Amino acid sequence: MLKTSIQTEKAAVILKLLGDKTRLTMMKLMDSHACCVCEFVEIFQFSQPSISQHLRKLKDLGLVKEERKGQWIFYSVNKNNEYYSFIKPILDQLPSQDYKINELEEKGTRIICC
Amino acid sequence: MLKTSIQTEKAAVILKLLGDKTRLTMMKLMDSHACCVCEFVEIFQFSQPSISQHLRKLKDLGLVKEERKGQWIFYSVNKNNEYYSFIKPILDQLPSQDYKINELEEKGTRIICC
DNA sequence: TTATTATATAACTATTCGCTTATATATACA
DNA sequence: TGTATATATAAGCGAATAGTTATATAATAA
Repeated sequence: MLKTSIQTEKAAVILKLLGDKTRLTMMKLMDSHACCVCEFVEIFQFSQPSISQHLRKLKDLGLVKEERKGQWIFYSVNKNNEYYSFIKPILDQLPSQDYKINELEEKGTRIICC
Repeated sequence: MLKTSIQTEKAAVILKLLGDKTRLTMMKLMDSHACCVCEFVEIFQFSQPSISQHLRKLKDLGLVKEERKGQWIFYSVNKNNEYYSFIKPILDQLPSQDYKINELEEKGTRIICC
C-alpha cells in the first residue's frame, strides 16, 4: 500500500537533505544506477571526503544503501526505505542525469565491477 | 500541459526552502487557507519578524502570493507559479494542518477579513 | 491629527553547513 | 608481506541560516 502521509518534521529533514544540488543530483543518479564514491568525485569535481560526507548523510536517513564489491562501495537509492514513496515523485520530476554516466563511460572512468 | 521537468538547481533551491519545518508547515497551511502574518505568529510562537522573513523567502521564489486586505496581508500558495506542479505532490503527502486553523478559531484569533 | 495595529526591514548572533586537508581503515595485488 | 587504491573519519574554516531585538512603514480608529 502506498504511504500517503509522512510526519512533517521528518519530511522537512528529508527535503533539507535533498535541497542541495550535489545531493539531489546524486540521488537522481542513484535512483537508476549504483555508483561508487570515486565516480561521484569524477562527476562533481569535489574532494573525496566531501562526496563521502554527502553519502553519509543520505545513508544516515536510510535514503541510500551501500554494497561493497571488492575495493569499491556502490551506493544506490534504497527503494525499500519507508520514505521512498515520498521522494520518488520528486526525483521523477528532475531531468535525467544519465548523460553524466555516459560521460564517465566515454572517458573510461566508469566503474563496472564483477 | 503538466510540467514534468525542472532545472536541478532550481529544484534544489525550492527543496531547501521547503526543508524547514516552519516553512513547510506554512506552505501546507497556505495550500488550503490564506493566512496573515499574525496568525502564523500565533501558531508557531516565533517573533513577527521571523515569520515575515520566512514569508519573504517563499515570496521571493514566487511560491506564495500576498493580498492586502485592510490592515492585514494575506498570504497563500501561488498556484499559478510555474513550480507549483513540482511542490504540489510534496504538500499532498504531508499531514493536514487544518487543526491549527481550528485552534485559532476556538481561541478567537483567526482573522477573517471582509 | 495622534495612537494603535499589522507588517517589513536592518543589524546582530549562535548554529549549521559544505567544503577543505590530514589521517585512518580496508581491500587488492605484486 | 609491502604498496597502491578506495573509502571513512576528524578537525578546521568561511558562508549561510534562522532566530532575536530595534526600528521603519502603512493602514485603522479615536
